[in-house]
Amino acid sequence: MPRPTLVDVAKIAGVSRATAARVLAGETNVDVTMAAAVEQAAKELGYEANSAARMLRGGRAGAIALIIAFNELDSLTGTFFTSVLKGAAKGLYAGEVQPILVPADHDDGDRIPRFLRSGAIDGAIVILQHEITHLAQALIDSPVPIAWVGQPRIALAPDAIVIDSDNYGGGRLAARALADAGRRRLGIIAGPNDMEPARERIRGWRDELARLGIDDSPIVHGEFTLVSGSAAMARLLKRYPDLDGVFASSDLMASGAIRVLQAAGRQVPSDVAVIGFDDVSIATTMDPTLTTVRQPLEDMGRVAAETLLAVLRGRDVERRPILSTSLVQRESA
Amino acid sequence: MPRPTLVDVAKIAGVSRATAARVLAGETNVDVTMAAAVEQAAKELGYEANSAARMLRGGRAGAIALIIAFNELDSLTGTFFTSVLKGAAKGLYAGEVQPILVPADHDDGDRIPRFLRSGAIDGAIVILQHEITHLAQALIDSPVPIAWVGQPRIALAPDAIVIDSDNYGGGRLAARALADAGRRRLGIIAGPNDMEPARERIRGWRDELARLGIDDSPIVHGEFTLVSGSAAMARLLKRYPDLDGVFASSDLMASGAIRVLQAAGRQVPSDVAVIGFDDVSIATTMDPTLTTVRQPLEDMGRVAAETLLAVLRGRDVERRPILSTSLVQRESA
DNA sequence: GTTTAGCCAGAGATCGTTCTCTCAGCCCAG
DNA sequence: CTGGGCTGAGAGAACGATCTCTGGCTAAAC
Repeated sequence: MPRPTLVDVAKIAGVSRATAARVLAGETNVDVTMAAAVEQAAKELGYEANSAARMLRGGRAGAIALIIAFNELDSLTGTFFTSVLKGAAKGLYAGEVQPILVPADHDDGDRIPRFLRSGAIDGAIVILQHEITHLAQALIDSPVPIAWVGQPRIALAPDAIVIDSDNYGGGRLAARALADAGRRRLGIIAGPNDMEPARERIRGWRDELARLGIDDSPIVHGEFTLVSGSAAMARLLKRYPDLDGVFASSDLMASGAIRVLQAAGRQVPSDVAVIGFDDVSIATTMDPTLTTVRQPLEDMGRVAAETLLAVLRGRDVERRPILSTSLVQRESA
Repeated sequence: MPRPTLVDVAKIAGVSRATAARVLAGETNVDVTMAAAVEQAAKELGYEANSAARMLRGGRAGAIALIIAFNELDSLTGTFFTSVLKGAAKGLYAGEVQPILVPADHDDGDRIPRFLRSGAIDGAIVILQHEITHLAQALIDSPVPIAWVGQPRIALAPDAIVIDSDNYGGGRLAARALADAGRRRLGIIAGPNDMEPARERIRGWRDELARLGIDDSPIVHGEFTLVSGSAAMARLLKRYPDLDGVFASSDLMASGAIRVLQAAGRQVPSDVAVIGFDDVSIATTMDPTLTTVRQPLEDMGRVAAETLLAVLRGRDVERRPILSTSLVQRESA
């Protein structure tokens, strides 16, 4: 039983395929009797327009690629990816566009550009955190528009679509929160220095501390992972055993840091207060639960989808939205 | 600048489009000079076959839907989904098929069936854990083949594709492991009784206990979530304060259970040994780390993809593969 | 009553690829 | 030298929806 086509519907309804198409496209200037007959026939056959034919004729694919590092997908870090992924997929779904998953962490460097040229998609959303520079490079001269979630390291065209959260403001929030809790001997476990968001968090942190009259505070670097957070905390503690507040610029690093603090006999938050960054699910499941700077990850995904769709539909929108971060108060600070 | 078509390539190469098509399809019976000219022209133009036209002509979409409950995606439980998702997406990618994400937890009940009828996909992989029965019902008379990851509650056709892990064997593994550790006063925190995998785990657990000469052991039920695990553990502990081993049939419930045990002053594993089920990432990040029965989640996704593709390509394969579970020894038992 | 305007249905063309059919040319054999 | 077989290139059709254009019919106006 082959899939019913528009011609089948038209035949049963006793009209031409043009008329059937008009009815199904919702056009009003069609005789009501005919329209009813078409509707009836379509329902009866379970007719659904063939998407390939529509695509070919219409020039639009009705699909958007979600380019994401699969290997990050199910790690705990992955809560970052899954949140953004979820937001983006929901946003696309709401826009009646199909999200197509494309793995970014694969050898075959030419496959993604080829896919972009195949006309199978109208645009792409790139969720690269630990980014793969050569891929970003391969994507900048894409034939279809791309929305970046998070700043890639490479330079983008001025009209590029970039969705980011307010990392600078988040750094300031963390500093203020610790200061408000009466902490003065503060340290930061920052991310890698070659990542823009990591640098912005440091900058916000320092600016706010300066404003508060705290002029120097130690800085150590981690890699946004749990173990790197533990290692960084150990270094920090060795150099500044008397600190009473730590800002770890990811929840995962905060989790690693807290374990080291507890193992060293420090109570969290009474001896040392800890603030994380991200607000992924581990923040609520650890003990103590983590006070953290929330990035609206799902919103970032959703905004990426909405912005990209708006651009595709020719609407004039803000191409570099920055979503605000906020402090989520829990037990650790 | 419109996308280059086959005609453009043919024109530059000085051949007909049929010849160009033959070359690009890798057919050998083409004059080598012409073939070289075509290759050259295609490369020069950055030509990539239009997927819509190919789809329309070929009848195949080259895409598979991944139907998944988005709302589960970024919860901790979600590590189940993301692992399967990752495996499935990788498997499809390897098969040169595009994975299209389709949210299962949406109101519009007719949208997914309509999508399946649109010809945009050749098949679907359904990852429903906390399942949405009406959706499963809507999917059973799908025009395209469907691979189910995990047994749905509804009855499926005998030739349905179902990928599952050995829940029965896993239950037995848990029982044996606790018994081997010298535990005899055992209890189980099972899943909901109306879920097939949950029942199978109980059956395996009981059979193995019987074989070991342990004839009755208490059973309580949870909902596979952390909080339900805590609540179930509290009930279990109240009724059987002297137990020394617990099998929680999900890692999340095990995590909740361990917290309750610790709060009640029981050391894990010295006073009470705990075994989980799944081996998702929380198992390695909790303290103590969790001994658990591993489900090969990523493999299940991959096998789902491979089986579905094999069926689509007309190959004769096992349609109900059962992947074996294994014990992962860590600290909690 | 006739002419014109307007509305609406249907025929045709189009999107780009792939498959089939036809035909031209060449080689070998009779 | 001619006919048959084979190789390989090109023309045409098909996939199915949608858009344009044309033509017929009706209604209204003069």
